[in-house]
Amino acid sequence: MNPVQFYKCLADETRLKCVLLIEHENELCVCELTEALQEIQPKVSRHLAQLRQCGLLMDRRQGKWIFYRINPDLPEWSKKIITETTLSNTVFLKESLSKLSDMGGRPERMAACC
Amino acid sequence: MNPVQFYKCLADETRLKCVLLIEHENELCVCELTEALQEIQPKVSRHLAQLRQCGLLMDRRQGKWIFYRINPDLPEWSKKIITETTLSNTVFLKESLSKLSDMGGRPERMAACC
DNA sequence: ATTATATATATGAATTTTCATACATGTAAA
DNA sequence: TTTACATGTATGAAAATTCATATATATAAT
Repeated sequence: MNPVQFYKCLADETRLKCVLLIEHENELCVCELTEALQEIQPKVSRHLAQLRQCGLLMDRRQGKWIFYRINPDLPEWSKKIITETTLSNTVFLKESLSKLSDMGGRPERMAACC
Repeated sequence: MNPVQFYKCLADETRLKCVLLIEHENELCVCELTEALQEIQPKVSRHLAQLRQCGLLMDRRQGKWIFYRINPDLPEWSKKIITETTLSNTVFLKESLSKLSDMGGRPERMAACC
């Protein structure tokens, strides 16, 4: 992962919030992110696709939902940066996290494996 | 420092190399960066101005040179990220560092203070 | 089982906005 | 006046946004 490409991924409010929210929550589906960010679905979906194509995120389908998580194969330095940024910018995520916890009808998670 | 703004600063090859080279060398002037990056002076200067305006870099004049360094007042998390990125991406800087050490007639530093 | 409908997500295409680059020129110091 | 650096302005390219629509799964009705 080229560092410029990595930082381009984080250099957009929607994308950065997606990544940090996913890091914070371990796994989120598109509709949860759409609600948390109060953005329209195609906008969120496009940014997620971009993050997946760059290798920053992975996705899995469960029923009608598609869950995104941080790609565990990312280089250590970039994983460290995502963690550090999440921990040090709680204010930046505050509103979205609150929208997320107020959200009704969230999909139930099944274990990703086993 | 808003994290989106911070990452926008790093999301360009010229700017990221400037920041990491300065981190690596502690302090560099515009002509040194111009030589290291093999870019034209106005291009480098523009990006440095942007990084200064965002608070990522500081500058000081010494004679006809202007030296840039990492702003010591940056939040800890962002300083940590700059350090981590520099240490983990030596290949990304290799060429520029070699151009820099091959450069003749580099300005002599005076102590920044005292 | 088939059909119809609803929900979740992705994507083609058009538009708008942002960003980087380059040239020319200006300022400041030696 | 030469060297080092900054900046106004134009321009092209990339990126973000949006609408409309497509796909895929689930659910309900017949």
